[in-house]
Amino acid sequence: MATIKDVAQLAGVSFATVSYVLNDSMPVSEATRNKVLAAVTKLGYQPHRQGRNLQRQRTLTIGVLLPQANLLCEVDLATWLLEATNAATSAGYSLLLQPADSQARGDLADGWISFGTPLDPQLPQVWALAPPFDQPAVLCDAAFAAQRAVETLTHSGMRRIGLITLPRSIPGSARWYLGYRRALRRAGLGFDPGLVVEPAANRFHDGVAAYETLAASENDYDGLIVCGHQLATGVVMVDHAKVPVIVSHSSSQRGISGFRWPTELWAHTLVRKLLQQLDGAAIAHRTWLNPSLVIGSLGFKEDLDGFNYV
Amino acid sequence: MATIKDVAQLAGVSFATVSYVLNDSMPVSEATRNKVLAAVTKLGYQPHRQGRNLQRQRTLTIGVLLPQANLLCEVDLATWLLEATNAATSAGYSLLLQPADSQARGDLADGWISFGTPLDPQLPQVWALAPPFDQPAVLCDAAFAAQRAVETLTHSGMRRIGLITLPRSIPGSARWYLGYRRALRRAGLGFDPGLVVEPAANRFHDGVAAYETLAASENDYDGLIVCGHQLATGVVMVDHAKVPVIVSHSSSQRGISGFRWPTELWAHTLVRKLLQQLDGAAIAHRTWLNPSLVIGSLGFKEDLDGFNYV
DNA sequence: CTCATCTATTTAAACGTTTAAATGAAGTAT
DNA sequence: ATACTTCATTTAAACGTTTAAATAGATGAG
Repeated sequence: MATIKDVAQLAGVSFATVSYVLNDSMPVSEATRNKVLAAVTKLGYQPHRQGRNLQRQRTLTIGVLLPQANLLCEVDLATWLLEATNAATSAGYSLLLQPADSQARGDLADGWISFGTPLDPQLPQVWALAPPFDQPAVLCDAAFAAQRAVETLTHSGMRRIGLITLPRSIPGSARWYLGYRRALRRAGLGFDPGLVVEPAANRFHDGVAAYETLAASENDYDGLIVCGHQLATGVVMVDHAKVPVIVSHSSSQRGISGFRWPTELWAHTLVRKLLQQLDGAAIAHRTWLNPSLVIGSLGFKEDLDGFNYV
Repeated sequence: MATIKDVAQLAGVSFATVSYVLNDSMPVSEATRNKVLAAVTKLGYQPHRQGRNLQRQRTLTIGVLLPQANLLCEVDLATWLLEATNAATSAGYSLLLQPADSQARGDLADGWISFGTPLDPQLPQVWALAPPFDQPAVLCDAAFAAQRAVETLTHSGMRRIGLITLPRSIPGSARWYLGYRRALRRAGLGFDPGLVVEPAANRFHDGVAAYETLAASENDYDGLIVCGHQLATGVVMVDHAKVPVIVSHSSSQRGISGFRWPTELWAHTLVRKLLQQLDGAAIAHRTWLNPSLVIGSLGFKEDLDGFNYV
């Protein structure tokens, strides 16, 4: 691998000059600049990160804290990571994965991000890994989704809207509930606790059970909202299609409305904001991103292409 | 952050001695060793990676090449990454994410890994990102899964086993087919092309369509194998439970047999092998890991805990 | 023609480590 | 006692950069 000295030698200048050209941190005559650039391209020189970092005290790396249990309910972590990687790479950075429960040196990366819903004050401390770092919070708003779902149903004349929530042990579950309550209030509808079912866990059969509980109760409902991918799958499989159903994720169920979560936008925004922050810019403490409702779609990716993120 | 010089000063020795203690690369008297270690713990010193790497030419980093499209069909990429991170961290390494189509300096990491099925020679070049590096190949064997599924059915007396494959555009699909054919041959059963359906794509409704195609044909089958999570979900939803069904992933369907893929083992093995290779050990070029069949399980994680990886 | 000013370039120190080579202090053989 | 080992420790160079400070060369004013 070519070093800066190789370039300097080939160009017939000192290696400091090469550095000045590459970072244009000092004025350099046009002639030498050209010589240097020629040498750089000829040798295919790329600066050595470790060396540069040592002096600059910048690692050109963004750390990602990975919790052992995936606390993300709304988006696919793999896609999130891929998009974050893309965003970082196009800014010349790399992503470094680190278990959230490990204690690595903080200066292993220039900045750290994690994801997930910050704690709702009402909830017990589940997100035990409360970021000790000052990461720019970019969040996808489940409350918005819930609200939008309720609005959609009420606009179609529904008045008694059931909710199968996420179990409260899951961070972010409260936001679903919050949005639901808020939307009801705004629509001037009363809140009936009998219409809300909280499953034991976020699994397929819990969704089935929750649905059956709701159906067996004397509470009649004319619309239903289901939170959580697993739960929704269960519900949809036993659903009798009596009332409109809106699930948290438009995935692979026919004719069911669901949300598309702006994973790419989320990851890109978070990375971009962090980089801005590293450059010393004061950034908004929180940015909310909203999912978009895909009405009665078949739910396949192709069907959603036309939709814009909010 | 404390540097090695701080430690040396506190311990009253030269910083070379500190280095020798920490790496025990030179004999050090018990007395000084203790002084140094005391200073280390007192200051909470951790060696600075960048500095160390510069000299050692080791980054203590493992690069992960991330393809833009997730080519993994059998395991969850997020879990894979998490486990790889854990494995790397416990060996003192970190994981660095890099888009497979980017051209970063190779020495950004000590070694590179990627995942996915290597090309079956029969297949067109879909895994366009053929690893240019000499990564230790650790692979989960879909052929084994297919074979095992057929064996399980034949042992129960089935003779005409249907197969809903993955579309051939998906890398690894060929291995399913391969295992199916091999097992039939070994069981002394003939191959009936009419029993094999290749869906157009790997989506929910393609599974439904494939199932209906098979059911509508005059080919009667007494057992069915379905490859792919999405496809299987579709099939299971419309299945009439006439014959035993084995799907590629035991996920969230009641009473259906499926496979558990050794994601953690895979990631750990791959990382470990890479590290061994970095240490100069000659390692097996390929290691196959086998998924384990979970018979008629409810498919929830709890049900699988008793199972051992093969 | 000399001195000061400005600009382009080089020299050298620094970043935090590792490690080869040099040093020093013992101990053992002559 | 002197020289040769052996062992523990220190000195200093090296890794690939950036950057402050020094230098050289040209330009302009007096």
